[in-house]
Amino acid sequence: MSQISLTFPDGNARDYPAGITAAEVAESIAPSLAKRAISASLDGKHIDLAWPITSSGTIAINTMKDEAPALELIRHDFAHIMARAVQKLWPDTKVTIGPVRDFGWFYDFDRAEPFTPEDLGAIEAEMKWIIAARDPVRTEVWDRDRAIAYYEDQNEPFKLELIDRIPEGEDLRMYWHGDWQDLCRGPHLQNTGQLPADAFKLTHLAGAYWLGDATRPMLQRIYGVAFRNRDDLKAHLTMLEEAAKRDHRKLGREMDLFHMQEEAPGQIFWHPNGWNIYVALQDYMRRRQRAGGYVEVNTPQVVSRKLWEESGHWENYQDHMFIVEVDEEHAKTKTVNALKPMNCPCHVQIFNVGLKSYRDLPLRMAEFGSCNRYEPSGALHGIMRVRGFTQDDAHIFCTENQIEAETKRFIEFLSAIYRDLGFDSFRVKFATRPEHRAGSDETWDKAESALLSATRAAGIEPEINPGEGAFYGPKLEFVLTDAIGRDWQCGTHQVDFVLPERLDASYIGEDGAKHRPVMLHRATLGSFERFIGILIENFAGKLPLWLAPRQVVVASIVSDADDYVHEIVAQLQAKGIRAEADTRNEKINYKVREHSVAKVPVILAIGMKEVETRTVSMRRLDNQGSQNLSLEEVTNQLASEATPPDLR
RNA sequence: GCCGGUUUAGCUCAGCAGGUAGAGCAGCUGAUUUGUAAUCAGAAGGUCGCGGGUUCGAUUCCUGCAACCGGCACCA
Repeated sequence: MSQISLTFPDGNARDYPAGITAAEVAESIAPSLAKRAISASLDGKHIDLAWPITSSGTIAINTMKDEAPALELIRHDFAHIMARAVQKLWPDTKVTIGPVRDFGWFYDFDRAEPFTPEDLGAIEAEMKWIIAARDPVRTEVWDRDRAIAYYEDQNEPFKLELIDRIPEGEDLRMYWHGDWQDLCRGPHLQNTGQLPADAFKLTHLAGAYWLGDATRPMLQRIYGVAFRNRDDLKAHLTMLEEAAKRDHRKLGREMDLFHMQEEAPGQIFWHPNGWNIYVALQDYMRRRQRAGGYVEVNTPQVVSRKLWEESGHWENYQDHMFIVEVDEEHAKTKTVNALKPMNCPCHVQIFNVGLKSYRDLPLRMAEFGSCNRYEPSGALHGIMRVRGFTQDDAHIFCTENQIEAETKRFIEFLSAIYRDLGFDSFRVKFATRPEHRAGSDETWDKAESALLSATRAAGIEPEINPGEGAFYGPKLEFVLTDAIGRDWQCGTHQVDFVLPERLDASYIGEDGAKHRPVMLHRATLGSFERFIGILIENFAGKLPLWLAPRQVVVASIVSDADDYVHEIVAQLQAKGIRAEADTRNEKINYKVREHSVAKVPVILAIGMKEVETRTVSMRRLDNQGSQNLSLEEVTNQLASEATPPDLR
């Protein structure tokens, strides 16, 4: 048998016969290591201790101390033993797939009877028995026919379909946890007793389409989380509890920002407090856009179906548009309109009025555009995914060779704004051509390569999001996460060669001939609604002073201080600060607590001492203790702090 | 839209197996003038999400719908 050479993390290399397993390699180093070994990394690839190694490379033996491989194995083995437990309890259940994910795993099952939340306890108990049994894990490579025959015999149709999707010639690897078997890439641990019985929890049930395809059957998914030890699990559960306190829906109620109700699902009733945030943010964006070379426009809400047919949106999104039909008494035909679901076709209408010259380009046309989309009921989520929203939208009409500079310019524009709003880092995804699209392949080639190279020119290497582009062009997605780690697309930047063609936009070039402009669709915040939701969660409601809905409460300690309280409020308001008086007949402790719970950043407590010395006692949110300052000082300090970042 | 769950006072939640509902906080009234995260007392507050059915009787059981929550699918 031929020899291979394996290099260890310390740089030493040793020769072994080809086909040796990682377990044997560990044994050759030290029996104690072999005992603790759980898997190995071969040239960076995570491999099972039981797999034969056939070629030279660098190898590291993993133990439970190596967090990443340990967690991957633990979670993956948990997925298997959960499936085993489920089939033990309900033998008619069909298994499908069960990948590792986030802090745990999920496994999708097909079963006529739905699982109930109570079932989770029974499954957990069964899993603990499997762990206690310390059943060995073993693995074999099977040929396709044998695997197919096996699953036909077991009546596991989903596994058969999976095999069908594995390319010919690729190994089919089988794993057994005790006598329970699954088709699986591996790697895995060596026995079920290695799993920490006190460090896992089945968290929730959900429906999920087979293969993520809405035309395929809906399966039942069970999610679990697992860690290396009980403390890590507890820390994770505590983290989730803390995150739930930052939920914008909860804070929206507690801070009296907005509400939603059954009569207008997916639409927001902004209360005075919430609207303060909205307006502060919009004022800021308006100034930023002016400084950034945009012109602002405004376009109609109710627009004839004709325009949406021309743009292609009718064909693609009709079912998701609010249709407005008007029966005019004397009209022969009923007119069909749609509430504007997006602004681009309207902006092209403005562009198309009069002749445009190459000298007008790039023309950056911005609108705080109110849009309405009939989103599927299941998609709605607080103020993050709604049916009525306002985009900070703009379309840049430019030439092909301006794409790169404009893209770079926008990325810088967005980065500066995100930094001001507390997001120093964010994810950027590059979404490529979808299956269902407008425009030729050549156009798409051009648009994708222009956008990608411009992004790289701005110093960003985006994650690729294949097939997720808009129907008219590829897009960059700027993604932020909410309190519990869900991703939300906020900013976007899209290259579009299709709409200018469809809506016949043109400009006169240097050569005196008509040319098609390119359209760049871009939004910085995305929508005010979603972005405010993200802001609330990221700051846990404690927004920076310039965005805080209620900035200062001036609270009296005794009613003899009321006059001075009102004087302070007036002086702060004169400086543009959102200040209010609290002269209710309550103890100062009560007032401090109430306004702290409401996340008011600054409380000024006023008693007779302050009245006599013309000072104020300033208390910051989450800061016990207070500071005694002159009225002048406090006014100036707060006024400067409440100045939006772009005006400082 | 799909799967599962939930819906009781302004908010957070009780309400065992069908006999027209309770608490805390908030709000209201009164007392209290108070020094940095809840002062005391009193009165009041609900067509139990909406519609249909079963029943002598439904908040409770069945059913349809709606909204919301967790996922999936969707996201111009």
